[in-house]
Amino acid sequence: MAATIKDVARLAGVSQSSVCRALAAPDQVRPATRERVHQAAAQLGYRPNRVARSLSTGRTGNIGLVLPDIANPFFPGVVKAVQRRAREFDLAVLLADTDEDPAAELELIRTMTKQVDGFLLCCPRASDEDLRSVSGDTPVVFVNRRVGHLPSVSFDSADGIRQAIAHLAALGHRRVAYVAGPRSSWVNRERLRSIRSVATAMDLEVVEAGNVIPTLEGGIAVADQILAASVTAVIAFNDMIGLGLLSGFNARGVNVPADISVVGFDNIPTAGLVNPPLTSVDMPKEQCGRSAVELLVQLLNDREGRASSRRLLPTQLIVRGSTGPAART
Amino acid sequence: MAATIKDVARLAGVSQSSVCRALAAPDQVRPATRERVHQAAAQLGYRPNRVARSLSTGRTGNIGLVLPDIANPFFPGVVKAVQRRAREFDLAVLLADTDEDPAAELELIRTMTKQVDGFLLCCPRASDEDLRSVSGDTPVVFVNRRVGHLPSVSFDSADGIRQAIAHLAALGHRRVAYVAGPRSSWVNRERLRSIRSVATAMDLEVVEAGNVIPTLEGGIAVADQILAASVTAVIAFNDMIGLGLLSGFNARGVNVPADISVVGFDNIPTAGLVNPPLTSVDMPKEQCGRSAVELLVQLLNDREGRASSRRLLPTQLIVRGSTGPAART
DNA sequence: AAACCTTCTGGAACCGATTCCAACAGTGGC
DNA sequence: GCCACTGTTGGAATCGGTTCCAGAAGGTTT
Repeated sequence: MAATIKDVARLAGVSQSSVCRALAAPDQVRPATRERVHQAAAQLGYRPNRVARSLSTGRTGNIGLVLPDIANPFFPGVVKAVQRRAREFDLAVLLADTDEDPAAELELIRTMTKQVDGFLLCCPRASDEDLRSVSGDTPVVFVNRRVGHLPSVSFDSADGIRQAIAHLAALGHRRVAYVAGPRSSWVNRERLRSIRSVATAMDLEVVEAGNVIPTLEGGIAVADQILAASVTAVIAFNDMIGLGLLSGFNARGVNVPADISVVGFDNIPTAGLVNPPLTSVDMPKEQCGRSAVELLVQLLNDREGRASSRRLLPTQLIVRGSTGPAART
Repeated sequence: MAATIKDVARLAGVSQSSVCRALAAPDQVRPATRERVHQAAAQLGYRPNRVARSLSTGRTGNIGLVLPDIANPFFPGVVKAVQRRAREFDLAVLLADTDEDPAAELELIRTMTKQVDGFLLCCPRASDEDLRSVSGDTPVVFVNRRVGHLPSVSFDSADGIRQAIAHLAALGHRRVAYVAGPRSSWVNRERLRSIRSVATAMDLEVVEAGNVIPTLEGGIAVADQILAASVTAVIAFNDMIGLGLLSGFNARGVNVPADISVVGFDNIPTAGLVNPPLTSVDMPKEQCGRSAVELLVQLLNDREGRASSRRLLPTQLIVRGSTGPAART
């Protein structure tokens, strides 16, 4: 059996309360006592029971990280950063993968609520109202999504789109396709809005291709439709779709970028490895994870201050081999 | 404030104990009482506090998943499966990423011990003794590693190597390089041992190239050394190194597979996307995650039975474009 | 020397569930 | 009509910490 606070108290010849104070609030206890307690604790290898502590303090020391699909290569970078930063605040990370199912998102959140001090929620599918209600119960930082003025960390994808379109325009492209992601995805709606307004502003014609599941297969499946649209470039909702397009084009003997240029979003690690390497809008994933934890910790320490706690991270177009001068039509 | 068991008891006009029983052991309570309790609970939206439950039962309902690097594309598939299967057993997953640091592995485990009922440990770097000691304290299933006869889920990489080498031999390769991974990695030692014995058995000459960090950069860096070794094929410790080799060869104008064949391990999603696609030994990652959870649950329910609880998962060579007939030398 | 203050300490309540034990009612057997 | 038994219930202890409160010990001020 592991040593409890009682064992330490007995060995040190003091009361439980003193042990507790010696460890938690060292300046409230006489140095001599403190020393005895520390020695006893060390001797027994005492580690406070976090569960018991949680029960009395109401704090669990856990944060919940909810995301739609850890197998999506966008997330591991975020998760890693969250994990590392959380550890620095002595917080453990409870992971929940919702399999892109909005009902599962809510259910998992409800289940975990009592076990965590706060949430980092990356729930692209859940409705705003549902998310608001969660945020009312528990401290929440939204990741890669904005919900009203609630705390969030998101990416400036409008600017990323601006960079991408400016890049294509500079290469002489006048008519561009956009492959939309899942209709229910917040990011998809956001990107769609941006792309329309930027395209108008830059006087570029945009053809929207149907909503596609954001996987390789989705990209492959939509390749024909893009080719039929007689565009010289295509912007994909994310890199997985972009890679699928590359693969689909390749299978049909269409040359990238000579015949058509491709731009993706997220800049996942694989983007730079394929041939031609995929031009993509980079999202600073590590910074996202770090910032999200920091915001949440701030929220945990101070229940107010929510107003100002939104962070918009910069995006950056990474130009690679999949984009080139517009093909003559 | 959230409703507690007392609130439910008051509303239903029964004692706490009855509420508890009505919810946990319905057959020990009269149907009428049970009904009243259920109604009261529903009316208040009562959810038992898991922390409090943990304190009295000694069970947390959490399992700890420790792994070296979630950004390694091998892991997301495993994590996802773990997560899903754990949820089916009503277990939450605490994730810890150790950043490939053996000291961190141990420290994180110690920290989490009180918060979890058991561990899934993917600790390639920690020593056998340390892991044994952890296993003495808490139920543990080792993932992608075997430690004595302790419960584990691992891959039959010896057979994978056999398949890879047979494939190369059939293509006429006689002299093959092996790029080793981190010296301290258990999997690396395992693969090295297998490759030596298989090579001897099949009368193939194997040149071992230095230990390399298992990343793209590691693979790129070792490309020159491989070219200097005058081999017709190279087997990489894992796909990241394999992809690095492809990239390095490509940069030097070496043609794959005409000039040299490349085989990787893990069959990460990217392997099939590059050009040429990478031949790789597939590890069934989802099955690994599922089996690991099942083994752990079994272990939690029955403290004995450890002896027989080791699972060896089959591997399978996926032949793609990066391997071809041996170049004439 | 008395009054007062500060610093330190121990006892006990508390967090919210689970579970052991005793008490009780109702049933059936004799 | 009494006893034993089963089925149901409430009271209270328990898990292992944290924290409030009261009191002891020691020092300072008048």
